[in-house]
Amino acid sequence: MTTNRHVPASAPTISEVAKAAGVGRATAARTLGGYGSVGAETRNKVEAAALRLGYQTNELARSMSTGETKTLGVVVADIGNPFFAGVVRGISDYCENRGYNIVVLSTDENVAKERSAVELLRNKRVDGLIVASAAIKAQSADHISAAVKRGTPVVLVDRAIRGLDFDTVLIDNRDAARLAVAHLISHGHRRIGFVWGPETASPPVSVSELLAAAENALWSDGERLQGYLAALFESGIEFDADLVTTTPKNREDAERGVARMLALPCRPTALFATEADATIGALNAIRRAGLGYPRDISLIGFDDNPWAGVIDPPLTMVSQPMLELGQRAAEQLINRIDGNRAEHSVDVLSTVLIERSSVTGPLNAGE
Amino acid sequence: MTTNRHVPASAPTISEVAKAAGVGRATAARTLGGYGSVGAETRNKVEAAALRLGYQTNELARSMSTGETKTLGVVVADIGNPFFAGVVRGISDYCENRGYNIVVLSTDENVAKERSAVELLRNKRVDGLIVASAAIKAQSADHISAAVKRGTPVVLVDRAIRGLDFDTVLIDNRDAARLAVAHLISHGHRRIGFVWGPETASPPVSVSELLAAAENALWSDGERLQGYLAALFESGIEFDADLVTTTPKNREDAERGVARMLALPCRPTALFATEADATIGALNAIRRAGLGYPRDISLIGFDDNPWAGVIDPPLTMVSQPMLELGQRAAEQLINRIDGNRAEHSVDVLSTVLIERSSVTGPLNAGE
DNA sequence: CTGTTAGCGCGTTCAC
DNA sequence: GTGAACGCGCTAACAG
Repeated sequence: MTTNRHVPASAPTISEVAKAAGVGRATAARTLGGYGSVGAETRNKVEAAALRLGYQTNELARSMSTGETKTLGVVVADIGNPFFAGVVRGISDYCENRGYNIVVLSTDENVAKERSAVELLRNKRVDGLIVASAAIKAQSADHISAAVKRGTPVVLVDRAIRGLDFDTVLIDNRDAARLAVAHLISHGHRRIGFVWGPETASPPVSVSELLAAAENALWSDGERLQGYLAALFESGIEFDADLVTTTPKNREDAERGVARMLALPCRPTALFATEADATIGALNAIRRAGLGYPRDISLIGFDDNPWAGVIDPPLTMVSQPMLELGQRAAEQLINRIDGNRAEHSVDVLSTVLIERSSVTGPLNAGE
Repeated sequence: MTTNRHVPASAPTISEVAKAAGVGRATAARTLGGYGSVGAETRNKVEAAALRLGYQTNELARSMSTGETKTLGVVVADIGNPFFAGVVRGISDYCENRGYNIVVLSTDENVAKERSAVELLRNKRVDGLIVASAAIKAQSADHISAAVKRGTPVVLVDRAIRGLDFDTVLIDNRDAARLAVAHLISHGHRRIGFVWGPETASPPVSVSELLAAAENALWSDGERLQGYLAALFESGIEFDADLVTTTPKNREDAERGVARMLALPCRPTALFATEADATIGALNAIRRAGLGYPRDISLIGFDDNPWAGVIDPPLTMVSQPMLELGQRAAEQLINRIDGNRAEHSVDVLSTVLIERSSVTGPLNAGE
């Protein structure tokens, strides 16, 4: 009497099912795998045996011989961040319909981590990659080009990489910013602060210097800054270097940057924050300065969410289609995997400016 | 001259490396796989060849023969939800340190989807499963017990399953609720509304009826309700069925439920919302009723987040350790996979009541 | 220390 | 319509 207690009976293989059904393994494989043709009677025998033994196909072995894993690799900065979580949800939903799964890795905006994430995923033989890259320029993105060159399709999401032409799904960063700032200008504002400017050692003094710095920022950040400058330019408003933060990208530093602006002899009458944390930082700074919005200062934030609507007064926000961003990226990638190749495509989704109550004219503003 | 343009050279195998290095495949495998022992000179030859050919180990094949995928399956209600996104981030971080990866699936609180997710993951031969189950009781969780029975370790996160003893990582739901409500009571409140009560056809009229309904709710929801009732009981406050919502679990219905309470002849002087969406719904209802907090009604919400601190007045909230929840779950699971088995353990993490400014005495309240 | 050989479980020719 | 045999790339046990 063998006492193999706690030794879980390893899952039945297809050969075991074949034996139990009294047929050859190939026949069993055909009926269970749903390919080739099998006699009705044989099919029944096999299916009965499979059911009885509780057969489940081993996807690993299947992938081994078919060469496809039905799995996509997803590389983002931080899966805990609501924005990326939304994008991933979009990817995940679309994948479900097409029979794919995803394995997600976070990089914390660290290119080295991104590089090893991509490598790992390729070694796992994912069928394709969706990455929101931290790479600023082509030369730091060799891991991406290597992947596509060696046959792993890649689509970039949320951020393009300067100097690289790949399938990409983006939002209209520049226009979103331009429109938001134009909205402020249309309300009469001319001194408009920009929160989440490029992080620089010494504060940039000229527009060209600022644009150069933007070139070394993440794609989305750079684009939004350009949109801000474009809006000013279009209205003939002179750029003031004091009205752009150059602090590190986190809530506390954003708050510090805004606090500095608010302490200016001639402070801004409106603020445009280009990230969720920038928005919260700005809100904190406004309160700490003893000011109120929109009374003392108007405010537009980025990344709309339910809280922006319940806060008092409700915030005017730029809303990004996170789910759709992910969905489209997955769609584009899977189509390419399926061989429906097309020229490399860039998909640009629109944001929406949700007007609530944080913007008024500058009339009441201090000074 | 063969024109195999665009046919990406398939990744070099270990045999090719072996041949290129002039050694047997096993030797190459040993040096590249980092096991067994190899002569210094041979090792160099192999490594050089591997580097030259750009060899990368095929994890699929490796998993095939080792029987482990170094991959964990994660099943949650919605990866797009900030709470689960945080938990997943915690899992992901811990996994990275132990050399594991995760594939994440969302179920939308649908047990059928959960069942097939678990099945799929097992077919992919994940080494273990972390699941925030939608199953209320043991009988609807056979997919979980089947998994552990057949040798796939499982740890439950955020929710236990009634009648099932598995490794679990939870927060102190009942205490969190009890303390929050006690906090309200200590400020003098006696009519305290509970938002996110069990969804029932006909409103429950007695405590026992309510408790019965709680038994058919998600673990966390049921526990929080029990904590609420316990706090009332401890202070000798009589339960009023009118003060518990029985609406479906979403923001709009929560708002509707609160609106009903606020329209009561003798409305509550305080509210306890046990979910992020419940909190937002409550906030909306309060505003729509033309009331203000904490002046007209005190409020404690659940799932602290940055916005709760910038909203005006800042909200007193229960804060959950999302990252740690995920971390501990991953730790427990990987330890079990590594064979450091122990008796089934239940890990309960503490929440924190973050006091801000949404709670005062009921003195000013209507009535 | 090294090379040979046998699987892992499944898909896929190829004869029967 | 059916079954035998081979290959995917790697690890592992066994000789040498």
